[in-house]
Amino acid sequence: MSTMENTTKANDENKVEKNTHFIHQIIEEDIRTGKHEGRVHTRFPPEPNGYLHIGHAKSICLNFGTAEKYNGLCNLRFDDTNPVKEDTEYVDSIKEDIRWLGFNWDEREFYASDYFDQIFEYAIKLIQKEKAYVCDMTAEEMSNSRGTPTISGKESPFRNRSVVENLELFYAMKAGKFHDGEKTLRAKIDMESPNMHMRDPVLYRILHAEHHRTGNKWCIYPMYDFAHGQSDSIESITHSICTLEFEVHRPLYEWCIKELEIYAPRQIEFARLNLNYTVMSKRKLLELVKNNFVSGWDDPRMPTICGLRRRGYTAVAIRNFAEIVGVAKRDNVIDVALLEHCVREDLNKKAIRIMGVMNPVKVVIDNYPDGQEEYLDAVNNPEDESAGKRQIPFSKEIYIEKDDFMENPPKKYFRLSPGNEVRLRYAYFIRCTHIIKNSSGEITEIHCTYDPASKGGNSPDGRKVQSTIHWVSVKHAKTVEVRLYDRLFSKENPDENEEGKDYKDYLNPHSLEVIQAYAEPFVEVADKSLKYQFERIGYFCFDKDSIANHLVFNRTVTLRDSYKPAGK
RNA sequence: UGACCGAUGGUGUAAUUGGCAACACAACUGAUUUUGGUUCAGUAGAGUUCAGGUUCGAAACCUGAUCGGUCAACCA
Repeated sequence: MSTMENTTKANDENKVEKNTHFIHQIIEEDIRTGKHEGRVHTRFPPEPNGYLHIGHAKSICLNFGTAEKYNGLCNLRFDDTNPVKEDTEYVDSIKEDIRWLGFNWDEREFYASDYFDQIFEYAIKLIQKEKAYVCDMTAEEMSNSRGTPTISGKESPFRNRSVVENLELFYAMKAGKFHDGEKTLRAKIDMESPNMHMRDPVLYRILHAEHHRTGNKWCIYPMYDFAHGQSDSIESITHSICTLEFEVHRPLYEWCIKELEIYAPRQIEFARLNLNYTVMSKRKLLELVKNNFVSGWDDPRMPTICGLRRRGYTAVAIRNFAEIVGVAKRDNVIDVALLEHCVREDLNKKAIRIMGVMNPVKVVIDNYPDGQEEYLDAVNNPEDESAGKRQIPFSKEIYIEKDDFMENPPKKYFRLSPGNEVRLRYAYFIRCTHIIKNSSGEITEIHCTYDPASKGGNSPDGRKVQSTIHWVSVKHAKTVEVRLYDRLFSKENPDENEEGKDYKDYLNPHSLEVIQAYAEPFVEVADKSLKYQFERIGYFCFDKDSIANHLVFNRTVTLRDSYKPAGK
């Protein structure tokens, strides 16, 4: 019976259980009713004007994941309709990040700019249908006449130009006869609409700017609202999934499709991801980079995908996180602890265990022969036998963590203290006999005796110790740089600021601590592309700054620590 | 005050679509453990924003209120 249960359990664990949320319910209903002949086709549409962050990861997982789940397709489409903000640098980084997350778009890489000719024709059609007109108002005039959410707007004096005149002017706009801002093409909808986006929105604006893909072919560019739905339509997208702020755009999205009489995809909105102790807006992230609060977009403290990657996060962890947080329409703030849980879960299975001392204090084993050294067996990963074993050098003098010794230990302190015996992992039992301090009272040496019979970590007499601590042989220790990262902000919601302050005032001054640590010699031959756990400390990865004689480790996340000093 | 959207333990997401609120994270016990890790077992914590209504029965449906979000770029 227990065998049955185990089998069932194991099978369940292997399945990455996909949550069925409201979007999938809509899709399943569409499949059931035969809409789009049961086809499912999504798209991920980033604007190439910045780096992707964990919030985009959620959207990527949703769009690509949905396509996978329903045997459909997902297009990668760059929403590049604003040349002054966009650049190929960003399209490259976006592609790298999506690929790293493990999604594939094969031949389905698109650009809204690919459709500029078609979208221009759409505009012509609207003009011919008397549903669009060229407007001469300045941005300011237009803003003034638009009204407010509670006060309806006023119609443009150019609203009733003839089709012929509109056509003529629009072609002139395209031909570069006007300066930036001089004219726009506007939809003729309803200046009294309670929805601001329906008050004759701008469809095309004049921008004498070089586009990263179309060069100088165009000097007029479609607005988001006149490009997005049409692009979806052209690509036969079935479900156009976007974030909540586009909810009020949906009537316009649908208006364009309807007036153009083209294939109609369905726009569905969901709540974007928010994480506590960080900021997510592109503007703020950019500001952090520009003002050197962080080292760059891939600073391991950044919530960017490249930052998380450099920090040591795995794609599996992020995808799993995206799955766990779910998809809904209510505003949310996810606890970073959940993200951290997801990496730990993955890294626990993958990370090679190594020994390293971050904050050393020397231990001298008085009864260990001078000059002797030996190599002890250690398992590389207790969670994965196939990871194999390695040997660690041991000698008379070792470093242990300062935290692992207390001269006057509180009640439940199990580690080394005067008279107490502990196990050195994979080595011996040692007992503290005395300590040596310097003139200022700091402990400089801890003296111990070891039990030669306890080699490997077990005493033949069966006696137990309450604690096992890690160590590094002084003689064999390799000095490495370790970057201890912590959350970027010390406030849960840096955006919610008190008077006269802004999010930057809540930057955590201790978000990065760089230390020199001692590690076992194995680090010098370790595969730099793998993940590691410094035993009892946390998960780490090699930073790209590592060079032959200067290894650099980034702390991805600490291990969970259930030790609570008495009184706390 | 206009339109649209939302409201379920500390956090996030569920609830066979009207049948006595579940899962995960976080917290806390205990067991196991050569990582105070892992694993395992368990505890606590919401009666579903509020008020009415429909119903044998409401987290779900209706009405109203309250609170929160989004929208007034020639950004996306």
